Amino acid sequence: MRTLLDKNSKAVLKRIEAHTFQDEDGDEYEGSTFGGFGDYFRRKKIKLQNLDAELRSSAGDKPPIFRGIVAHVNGYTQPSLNDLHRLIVTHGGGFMQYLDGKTTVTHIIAANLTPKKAVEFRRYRLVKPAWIVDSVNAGKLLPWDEYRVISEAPGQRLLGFSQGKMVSQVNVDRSGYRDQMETSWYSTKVKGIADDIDEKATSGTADQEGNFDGQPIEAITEAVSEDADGSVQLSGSFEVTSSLEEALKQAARASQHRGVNLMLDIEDQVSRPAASPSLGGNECGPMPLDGTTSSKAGALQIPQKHPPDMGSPSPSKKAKQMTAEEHNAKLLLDPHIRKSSTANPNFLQQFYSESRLHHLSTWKAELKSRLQQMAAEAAASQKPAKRKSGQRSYILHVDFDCFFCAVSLKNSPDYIDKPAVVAHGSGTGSEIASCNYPARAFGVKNGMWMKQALTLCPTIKVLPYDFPAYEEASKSFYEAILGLGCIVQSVSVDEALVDITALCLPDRESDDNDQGITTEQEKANGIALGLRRHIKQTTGCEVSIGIGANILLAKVALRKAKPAGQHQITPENVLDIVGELSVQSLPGVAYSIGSKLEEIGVKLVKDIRLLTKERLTTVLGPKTGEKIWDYSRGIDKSELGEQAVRKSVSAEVSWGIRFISQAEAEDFVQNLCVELQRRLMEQKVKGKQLTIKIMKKAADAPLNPPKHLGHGKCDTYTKSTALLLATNSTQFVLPTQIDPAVLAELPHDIRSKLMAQSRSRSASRTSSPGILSRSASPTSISRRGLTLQQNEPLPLQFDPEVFEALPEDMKAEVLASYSAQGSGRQQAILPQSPRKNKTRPPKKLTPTKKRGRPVGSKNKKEDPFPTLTQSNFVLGKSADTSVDSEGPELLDLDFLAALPEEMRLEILAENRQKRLAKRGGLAASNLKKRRPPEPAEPGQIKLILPRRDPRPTFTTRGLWKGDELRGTVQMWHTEFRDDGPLSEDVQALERYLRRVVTDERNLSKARGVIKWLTWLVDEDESTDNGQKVWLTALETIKGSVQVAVQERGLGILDL
DNA sequence: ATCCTCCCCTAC
DNA sequence: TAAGGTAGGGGAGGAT
Ligand SMILES: Nc1ccn([C@H]2C[C@H](O)[C@@H](COP(=O)(O)OP(=O)(O)OP(=O)(O)O)O2)c(=O)n1
Ligand SMILES: [Mg+2]
Repeated sequence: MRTLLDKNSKAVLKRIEAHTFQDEDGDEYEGSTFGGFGDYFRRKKIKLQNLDAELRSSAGDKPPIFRGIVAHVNGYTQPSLNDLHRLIVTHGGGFMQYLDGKTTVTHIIAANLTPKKAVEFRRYRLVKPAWIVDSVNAGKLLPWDEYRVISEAPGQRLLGFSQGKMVSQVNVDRSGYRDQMETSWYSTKVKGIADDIDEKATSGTADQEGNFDGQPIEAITEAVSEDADGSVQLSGSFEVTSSLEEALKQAARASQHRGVNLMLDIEDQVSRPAASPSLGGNECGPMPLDGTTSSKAGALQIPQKHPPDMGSPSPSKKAKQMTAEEHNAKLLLDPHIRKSSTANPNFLQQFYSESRLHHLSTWKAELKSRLQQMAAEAAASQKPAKRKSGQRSYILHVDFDCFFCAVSLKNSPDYIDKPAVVAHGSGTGSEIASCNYPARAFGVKNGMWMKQALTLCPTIKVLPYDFPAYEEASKSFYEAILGLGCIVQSVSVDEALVDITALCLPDRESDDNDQGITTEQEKANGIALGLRRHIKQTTGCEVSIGIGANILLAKVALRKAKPAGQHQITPENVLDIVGELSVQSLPGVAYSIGSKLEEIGVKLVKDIRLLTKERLTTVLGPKTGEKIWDYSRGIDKSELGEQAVRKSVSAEVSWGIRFISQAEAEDFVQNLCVELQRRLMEQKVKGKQLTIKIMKKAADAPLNPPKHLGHGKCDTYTKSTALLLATNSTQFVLPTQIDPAVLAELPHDIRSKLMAQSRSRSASRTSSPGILSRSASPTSISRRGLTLQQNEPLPLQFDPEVFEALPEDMKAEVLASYSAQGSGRQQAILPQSPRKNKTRPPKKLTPTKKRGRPVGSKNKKEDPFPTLTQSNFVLGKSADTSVDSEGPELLDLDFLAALPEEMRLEILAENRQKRLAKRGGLAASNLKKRRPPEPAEPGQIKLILPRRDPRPTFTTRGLWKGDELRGTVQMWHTEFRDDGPLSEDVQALERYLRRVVTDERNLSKARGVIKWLTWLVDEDESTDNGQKVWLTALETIKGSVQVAVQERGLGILDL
């Protein structure tokens, strides 16, 4: 999941569906082959030529037989994707590389389809590649019907499971590395400084050079697939965005999920230190940022052994093939596996404590944050910026040689001269984080899987990780570098860029220009040598340094400097040195871009110089093309220094995901949400957009992936929603804690989901201290929470404007959900969710725990997903809300919508069951409200239903397109139906409507909103108390609007 | 043109 | 056994 911090944009949600898949086959890792196939790779190539217009124009005389047709190719085909693309485009057709759900694709070309795909594509005309070829040969468009792809019955899906929950025991052993690092330098430092303000950002980096098996890294996907026997399998991981809960649930359902990722875009509010202009201060004020948070969960597969819950359709059977649940269940019989997978309640924490990539990302973010803060402080005190014009620059790129390996070797000096690698294990799927030079001599590389490394070098020595030691070495490294007093940019824990230009200036004017330059270069070399010696002395490890006039050249020089050396690229050598490099050795150029260049005849960097910049931009895009053109000439326009504020915060896990029950999946998601929330709070940012990604085992992927507890080949689904904002920050506090404002939203969503699911689950813990709890066991949601914290609430406000900004579809969807709710069909809902909990670390907080519910609880709801209905992909959109409070719920809908149909159905079915069981029936619902109970959990709420009902809709009148606005208002009302609205929310609406009247000058809209709310309040007969407060609020609002209308000299509005 | 969303891609 | 995270640049293509 990832959250983006948005700036102010409007939030929009959009949908989703996107599924791409990646394949991982094998253990090959670097496999040269990327499987060679993969849709993904094939498409990549096409992109190369991507210029449909160009192709078309060069096609000249070819008959436009495909005019009006827009095709998309799925799977491997003969002719290839590339060739089909060319044939179609040159003959007048349109081509879509990806199905985005909104573009109109008239035909999908595929040689065959998996049942799952058949379902996905059921709404399209599915044709075989021969249709294209034959039509071209015939010179005319042949009837597609004769080339129809017969799909195997898609049909059935089975559902999965029940919610049997397996309870696992926890053994918490927290011997996590992070726990030991409480006093880490970074942490301490950060704390000390700006006190809390800071923002720490985390960013991660991991190099996977390898990609998993050669595949692109994203392995996380989730997809739903059906087994041949009709059972649905979900595997992969999934991400959830907005409606986390739903997502979670879904995820859980899918026993085949292998990864979950939640991302939240942060809103702008974070407090930022001084760095940027904006809010200065150190406080924690809110800043804008956006971040994203995400979490991923892995998938699991297990077949289910028994039928799931009651009732429902019986599960299945199917003998021969095990369902993913069954498979997972069997796999988890092994206590060791159980301990390292999602079956372990302490999994998240354990995983993160051992994940090198996570540490790398975290360290980088912390460094970035610190350096930014330092830069800001420096800027405040001194401002000079003297930049002499003709001065050459001297940039150092300092980097430890085989960092992890060198540090770990300090504990095993006997292997210094022998091939050694750092990895968690010696099994075939263990990844090599770092290898020493003796190992590299055999061809072993960082990121490679053990299986391949062992074939290259059977005698390799596997060393354990020593994260605290890496952090220590990094600390000494940065202290040495910062000691130079120059601008420093961190690249990683073991790598930094330093602009030593100022230190290279001649002591005084030199008469002889050439001599002066020589002196500068020598000074640079001297500085580098001193730095290397110093670092070697304090850390015991070697660093190499590249020196160049810009970042690109410093990096290129670094390569020549390694190991244990230094190298300076002087102006006269630039072209020769750079020219002989392979294009892939340029920063930012790897498999994809490298392949595109290779297709146009470029192997070496100097070959690039033979191409025009236009040619490059055509093939690679405007930015990339120009950058590569510059690079080939040793030019790099990027400046060292500027540190950007983080834009997103995310959390994801795509390893160890093996769910065997819905409960486990839900727990996992909840934990991931909590983790994300914790990170947001830590950063003091809020998210504006939440993205969830789920990875599901690909239909054709084996139950057992090549890597131990890995995700294997997956399909991924992502969904994102714009969050609204918050409310202000004060607001109600929910019972427990609150979140600071910022996070409120995000967390909120997350919480909601969490809540929904969780209910009370155990609470095992949370991970970090700050976290919190899930307290929420209850589910209630609270939206915003707020505040507690500091006081400062972050200002969030919700902006009604955001709403408006939403896409129509989102709005409509939101409304629909509301309507559904109201109408009664649905079920609805839910619940309350939860709240927020949160707390901040420092203080208070605690998690809440339950109870309290306070008043505030909100509920979430669920959503009906109107869309669910049938298949399709969905397009869900999201809704937003203005008010915020409701926001979360909407999200859920979206989330569901984004999921594969099968998943959705499955989820819905499951929810239905649960609900029945718990409450007696959802069916009961009905009517308006329902409240959720608090104590209970909310269950989800999903409703099945669809339809939007007819409620009075303003929209029909076309007065405002603000469906979303209505949805928001409805949500707001629903949330506070029984307790009455909070005054701040009422005031917010008043302010908004006033603006609508005075600034936007849209009286119809203002009137529409009021009428809608009036209708909602009048309609609600279930609560006396709340209704009174609502009626009072209505009058207040009307009064405000009338005042505004009068100010415009328009008299009195008929309300 | 310009903006926006939804990815892809890259790096460590 | 193994711990496949994460943030930011940017391209494609649709909306405006
Ligand atoms: N796929 C990767 C790449 C890197 N790293 C970690 C381990 C490395 O030690 C550290 C630094 O990465 P470098 O690319 O700098 O590689 P090394 O420092 O190991 O080697 P060198 O810099 O000498 O090439 O990041 C990792 O875990 N997985
Ligand atoms: Mg290094």
